[in-house]
Amino acid sequence: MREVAALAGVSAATVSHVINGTRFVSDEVRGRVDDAIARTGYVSNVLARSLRVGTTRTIGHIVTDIENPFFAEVARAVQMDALRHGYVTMIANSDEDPAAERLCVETLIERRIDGLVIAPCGGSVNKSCFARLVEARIPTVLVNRDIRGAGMPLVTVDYRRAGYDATKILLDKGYDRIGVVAGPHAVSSTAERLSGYAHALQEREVAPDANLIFHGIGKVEDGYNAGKRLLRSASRPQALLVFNSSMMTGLLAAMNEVGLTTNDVPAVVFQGRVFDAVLPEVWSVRQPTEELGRVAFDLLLRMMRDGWSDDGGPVGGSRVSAMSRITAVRAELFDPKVPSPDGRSKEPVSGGVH
Amino acid sequence: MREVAALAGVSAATVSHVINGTRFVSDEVRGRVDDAIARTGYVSNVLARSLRVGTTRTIGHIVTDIENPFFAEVARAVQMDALRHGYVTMIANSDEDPAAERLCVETLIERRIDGLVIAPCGGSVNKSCFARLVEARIPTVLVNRDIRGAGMPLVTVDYRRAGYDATKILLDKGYDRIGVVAGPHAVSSTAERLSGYAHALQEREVAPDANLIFHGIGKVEDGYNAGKRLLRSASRPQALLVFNSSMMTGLLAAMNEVGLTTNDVPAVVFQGRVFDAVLPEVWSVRQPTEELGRVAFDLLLRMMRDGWSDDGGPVGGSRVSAMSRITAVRAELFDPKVPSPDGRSKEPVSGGVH
DNA sequence: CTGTTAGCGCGTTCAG
DNA sequence: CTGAACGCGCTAACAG
Repeated sequence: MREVAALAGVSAATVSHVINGTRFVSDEVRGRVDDAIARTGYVSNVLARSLRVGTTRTIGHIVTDIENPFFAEVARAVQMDALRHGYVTMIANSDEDPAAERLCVETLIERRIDGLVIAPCGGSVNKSCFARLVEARIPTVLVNRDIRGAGMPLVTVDYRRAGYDATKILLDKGYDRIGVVAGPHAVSSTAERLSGYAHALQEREVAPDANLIFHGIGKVEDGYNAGKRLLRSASRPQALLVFNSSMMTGLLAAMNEVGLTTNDVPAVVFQGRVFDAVLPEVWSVRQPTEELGRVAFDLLLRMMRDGWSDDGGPVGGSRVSAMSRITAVRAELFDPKVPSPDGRSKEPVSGGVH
Repeated sequence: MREVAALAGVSAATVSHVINGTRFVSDEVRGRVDDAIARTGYVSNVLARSLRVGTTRTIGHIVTDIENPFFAEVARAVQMDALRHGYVTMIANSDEDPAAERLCVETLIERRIDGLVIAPCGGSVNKSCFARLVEARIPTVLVNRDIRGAGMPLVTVDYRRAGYDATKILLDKGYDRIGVVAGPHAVSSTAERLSGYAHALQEREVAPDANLIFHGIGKVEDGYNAGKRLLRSASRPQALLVFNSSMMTGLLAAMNEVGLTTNDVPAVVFQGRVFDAVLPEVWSVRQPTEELGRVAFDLLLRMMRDGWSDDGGPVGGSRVSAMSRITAVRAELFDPKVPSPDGRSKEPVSGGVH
């Protein structure tokens, strides 16, 4: 910067003002400065600026598994939207492990992020670490999973309704014994989908059966194990609800082994777009990941701009005073029976282990 | 920091040395400092440190599509390995768009990254932007795709061999007319796989047919369009080589529409683990993504540590003098005919549109 | 063994 | 309309 200033025959202050447009500079001087910048290939030091200004224009984004297409899509949306607004995103993986999550949060706080979008891992193990976030006054929004008592805004899918609707699809087709390949107990999205499932059963006066529910952490092996357990039993389910596509993959491998197809055991898969176009009697529920990410970032942006009230959510004048802590988006159903280029129909359902 | 120093009754310098272990501090003083740090909740300002030290312990990672499982897996490996070594990763999406790629690179340079791992987008459009990287002396390693004349080290899969082996699987089963659902012309991994394909055909004295090759950019729609074009023609291929799993999904939708299954048209899919366990007559070639990411970061780490020679690759004493610019890893074949929990066999092939 | 000083590169008063 | 001086928080060189 000094170099540029010298070359343009002005002071460093003027260079700064030219760059930031922060006060009037005569056209002639501005010209000389711009020229010098171009000639020097000067790029202003963001570190020094951040140090001075106290803001990094960097946000953090912690997910439990970037390899999960669901989170990959959310991450992509967050990242793109952030970039459009001049923010850079640091994506980190917690791997569904509280210790790793803590490390991620610490690291990001240390890096002085301006805000955080996080899909927390199950349980409320990491209370202290979330406490540090509020203590450091770092605006934070939760995506997809709630944390009881964290007092942070949440952007999510209406999973209870999604679970309800998905179950009803199968009930309407005449299946009563519906098995579930679910995610971890402690994760709110799992709990809510199960609650919707239970509600749908109850409406039809179908007695719930705990043996029909399998909990995994969402990996391929979990689906395989679920298949081995659920399909082998004497009274095997007539149909299945599968909470993500990785587990569906494992499930299909298990079905292969015992000589079953989805004609024998129809299924509804959350975020299972890969399957619904290809396999008979398979439907999928799509969560609008792009919207989830975008909404989350926009909320964060408002919090970063307008400040942050401790009861969660952006503080503000009357304009946003009625905002609830939870923003939920709806999901859609893909029906393979009406094939189209991407194998989906327009028939909407609501919301979709993530 | 001053606060901590005051509380402990020492100077700022001592606090710094306690934190960094950069010179001997008496146990008593160290105790007082640690105590003050704990009491204050002080977290040292990485920005100021970076400004002083000239290094950010941050690396960039640019991929063409984070939603592509292949890149997600590579990114994860890079990120995890980097974290283990105290580096934070900024992941950015170029979206297969040279302009976006340029923006990513500029942004990351501005952020003063210490190094970069990049899967460049096709073509050599962005020469100038890569020039800026060498100009700024930012160690860079390419993953998965080469750039002619960039003089940067490349970590990749042996795609030529992978293409050759994948083709031979089908030839050995007696199929001569093999269609290809490929990636963009300009991408080296596509070109190399096609070269392996051509080589395998030539060995069997099968005449190549340009009408059998379809180029897409790797999306679901591309696979669908490929299916419409290749399968509808009078002389349709007996079998298919599909360059990634998204295109396979689209292809299957197209097959569905025309009433074909993979029994009619067998296929080998690159990185198609989702399919091989589930569909008959489908094999997949897996690229070792985790290894790719790890090897790339390790190489980058050496470059950041030991300096960087202009002919590409880390400079060094005799120890690494014989290192070639290209590091290639081998891929494996998954055979669904020997099902196991994750539906793979041990039969290896070598290395998948990315 | 520890304290003092100077400067990394910027943005921002305050004088002119 | 522009320049000089200060400080953001930290580390490295030097002094004791």
